[in-house]
Amino acid sequence: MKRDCGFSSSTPNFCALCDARERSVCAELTTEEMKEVSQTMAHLPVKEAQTLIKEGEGSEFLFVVVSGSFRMVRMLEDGRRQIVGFAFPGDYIGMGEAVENDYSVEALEPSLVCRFSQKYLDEMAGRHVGIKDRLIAKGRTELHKAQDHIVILGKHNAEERVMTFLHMLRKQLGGDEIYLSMSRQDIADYLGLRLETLSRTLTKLKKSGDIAKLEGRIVELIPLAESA
Amino acid sequence: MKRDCGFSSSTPNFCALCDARERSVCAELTTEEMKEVSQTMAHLPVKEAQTLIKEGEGSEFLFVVVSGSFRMVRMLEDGRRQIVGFAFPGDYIGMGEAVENDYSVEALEPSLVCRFSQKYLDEMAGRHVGIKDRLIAKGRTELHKAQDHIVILGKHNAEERVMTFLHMLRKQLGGDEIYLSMSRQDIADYLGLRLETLSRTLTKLKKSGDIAKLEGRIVELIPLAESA
DNA sequence: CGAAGTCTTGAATATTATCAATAGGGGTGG
DNA sequence: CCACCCCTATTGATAATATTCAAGACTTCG
Repeated sequence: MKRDCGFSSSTPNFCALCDARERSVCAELTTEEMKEVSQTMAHLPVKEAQTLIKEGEGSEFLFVVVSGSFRMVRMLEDGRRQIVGFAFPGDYIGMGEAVENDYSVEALEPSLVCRFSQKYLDEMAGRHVGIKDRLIAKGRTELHKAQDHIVILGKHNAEERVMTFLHMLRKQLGGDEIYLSMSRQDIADYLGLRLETLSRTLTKLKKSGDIAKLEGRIVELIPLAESA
Repeated sequence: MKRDCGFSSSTPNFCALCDARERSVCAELTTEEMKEVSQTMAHLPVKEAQTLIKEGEGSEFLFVVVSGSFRMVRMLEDGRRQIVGFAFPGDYIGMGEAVENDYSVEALEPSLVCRFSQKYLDEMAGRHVGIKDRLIAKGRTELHKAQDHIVILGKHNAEERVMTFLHMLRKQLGGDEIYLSMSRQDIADYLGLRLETLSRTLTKLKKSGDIAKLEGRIVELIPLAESA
């Protein structure tokens, strides 16, 4: 299955996509301010497997994912690969001006991002108080996600890691049926497991009924119990 | 061995301790501004095992570690404990005003912290531009540390995790001889290993010569090779 | 249809967790 | 000052789990 980025190249009221998610830098701006931002902002399609940001380089941009998904990859000295996170619509990508990225960011599928100039954002932050607060809040969110990841990796067995990962995806994406835009290898590198262990664990979870469906990259979880 | 917090209760020019570390919120303030901050700032001793911040509660304070060390503890639903990080002199502790902490912070030894009122800091940030930038930078540092932790946990065997952990401590504390202010259980909960596995791994590393010394909580690493 | 990549499965090995017992160290009270 | 206790850490033996190497199945795309 192939997915497109959900955007036909000349969508008129484009920022509606972002605003709907209400998490982006723009969310608190007035239409007047929005007009100002638009001048240095750009919407870009990103091809599958394309590298948006390279490990070790500085990035003069801050991105917001509009559609699609990304992996954050950190290469270890010995050649192994650790995925330090995934980014989904509404998430921020980018470290801050003049800061060297400690991971690469690569698209998992055809995606769409909103690009801001760090320099301009910084300059504009002087006039609009809320922007820095948003960046601080962004940092907190990222840190929180990283800590959830730490908790997953701290769990000692594969089943728990995989289930927690899937629950995380459900929470992030909404809905019990999940399309995995990342490969098994990506998931394994995220969970600190070998590819084969991950695969085996998924089949086991399917057989034991902990997962309702498992068809390639489509997974369906058991619905959460409603609390009255 | 017991350690004190390196501070006799009425030290005169107290902030020198902080400033020397040049990492705190104050570092960029003028003496004039510093005087202003001092009014809502307090230096506090923290007893060993004392909880500075409780998981699930909001904290109206931001802390900077002056001396000693802390563990950040996250309790899992099933009763297990994950340590999401350690804090050493110069590190920040606290999430931001009106934000629920997702971990508890407990002193590993008699320590000393510098306490700021979040509300006041926020209010003051309106007048002193640099403060918010510091908080953003702080967030980046924390995130970076969390990702280093993720990389450690992603490593598949115990020896690597332990060695990487020790190297991290060397980098943080400086010097090849390291005093471990945390218990074996703390380290195990940080590394996602069982207490016994950690203990065995340490002895193995000592025997194989990957560690120069191992006497209780004192560890000595092999010096790094000099590059000419 | 064939080829390349991705994913699953199998069997043997290695590593870690678990359960249990012992050893070491610090502090307290006789 | 020594004996004792409690807490922390080490060590041992076995079971559970993950890795490794190898082969085969499934997809997707040209």
